[in-house]
Amino acid sequence: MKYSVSEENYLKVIYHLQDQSGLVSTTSLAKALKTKPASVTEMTKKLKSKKLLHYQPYRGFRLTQEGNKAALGIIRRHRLWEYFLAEKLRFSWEEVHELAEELEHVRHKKLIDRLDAFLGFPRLDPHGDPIPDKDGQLATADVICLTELPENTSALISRVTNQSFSLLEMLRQRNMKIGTPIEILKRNAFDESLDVRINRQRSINLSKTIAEQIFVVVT
Amino acid sequence: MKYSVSEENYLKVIYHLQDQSGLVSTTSLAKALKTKPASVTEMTKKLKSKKLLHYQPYRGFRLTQEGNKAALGIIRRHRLWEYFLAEKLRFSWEEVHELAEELEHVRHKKLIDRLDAFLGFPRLDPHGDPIPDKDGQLATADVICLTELPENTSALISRVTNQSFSLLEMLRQRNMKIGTPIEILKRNAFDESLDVRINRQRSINLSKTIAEQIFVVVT
DNA sequence: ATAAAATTTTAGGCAAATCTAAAAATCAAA
DNA sequence: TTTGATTTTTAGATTTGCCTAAAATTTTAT
Repeated sequence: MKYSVSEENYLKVIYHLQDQSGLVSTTSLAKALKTKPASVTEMTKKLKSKKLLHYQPYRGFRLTQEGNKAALGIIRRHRLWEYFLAEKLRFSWEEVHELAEELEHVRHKKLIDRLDAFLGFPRLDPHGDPIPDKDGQLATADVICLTELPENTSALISRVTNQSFSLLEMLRQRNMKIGTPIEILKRNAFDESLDVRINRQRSINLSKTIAEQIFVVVT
Repeated sequence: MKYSVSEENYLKVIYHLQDQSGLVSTTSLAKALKTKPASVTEMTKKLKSKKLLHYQPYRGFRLTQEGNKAALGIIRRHRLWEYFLAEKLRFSWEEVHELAEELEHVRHKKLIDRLDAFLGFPRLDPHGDPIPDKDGQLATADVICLTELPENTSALISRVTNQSFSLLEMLRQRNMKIGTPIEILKRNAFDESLDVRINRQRSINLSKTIAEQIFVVVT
């Protein structure tokens, strides 16, 4: 029931990679964890023996139900701390991720549940990512990727799925945050970039790479 | 400047033991850290090489200025988190110590300074222990040990220097907390226990062992 | 279909922090 | 002041998580 910091990091990263692409490879995990493939092979062996992941040699990994539950617990802690850091300690959204990476490993059920209550049971973290509840339930919203939004349709930015400091800083400089109105004016075929209107005023251009990280709800 | 969790624990414990008895022995450190003397010898060797402690083989340890500064930083984090846990998350004073033991090792200067500001720059933690400020300064109050308080002199409980769960729970059950009025009615020569009046009403008996852990300010 | 390229695993090591058992140094008491 | 008890240190292992280099396997491209 209690896992080491290292094991927790593996579980969390596998959970995130899994979201995007069913099976997770040794190399992608190594890259995400900034470690070497050989180390991944060892640790995943251990996690398999603890029944936290399904693992076929030379094929890939997938979390078991048990592993999924553990990962959601870690993500709950991470996102609650992010919310605390942003709302109470006034950190910017590009700063909170790194700090929460450490706080998330303090794992006392009661502490986290009290923190949750203190914060008023928030459902979304500062990046718009859903916070699992006590029982690991995720609130799912009907968001679509900005790249899927039809032209001339009003929407609100609701989630940014990449925690990179430089992306978040860039968005903040452009006044784009969770809840900001956004609308696509034109799709540029050449580089697949988008001309968008922000806050019903400024019109700017977003590269495909950035647009892929932004999720919106149609209003 | 950045120390491992283990090194930090050594520094913190040495700081506390030093307070009571100038030089710290290998055995006492081992006991306090729940480890073996052999392990202490190794780690203290390392801390000495980092110039964090003065250390004479077979004699004992004492923190250097550098080591003292590091210890105060750790204690600052610990006590600020304790204050947070008690004031904001409503944990009882016997619960906060253990939780803060983990939170204290998240060491980002900015995080701690923001937390300090969020809490309103508290000067005392829930046990009445002073919280070092940004620069490691400790507010010193003119407290005396309850055992030194003259008879029939009004005082306020201002500090409890032992974090043991059972002591704190015991005090809470007797309605003794920081700020509670207290007065010695009688010293019992036989077992050195004290008859004291709490809150200007209830009169109870305190063993010498307990009285030694309680500090008061005369009013 | 097979050779080259890429991925994954194994083998053997390393560093940190711990342990036990035994040796060395110090202290204490007759 | 010498001997026995206590404390401290050394020596050698263990565990965790990582590493590099080399071997095994799978994939890809001709």
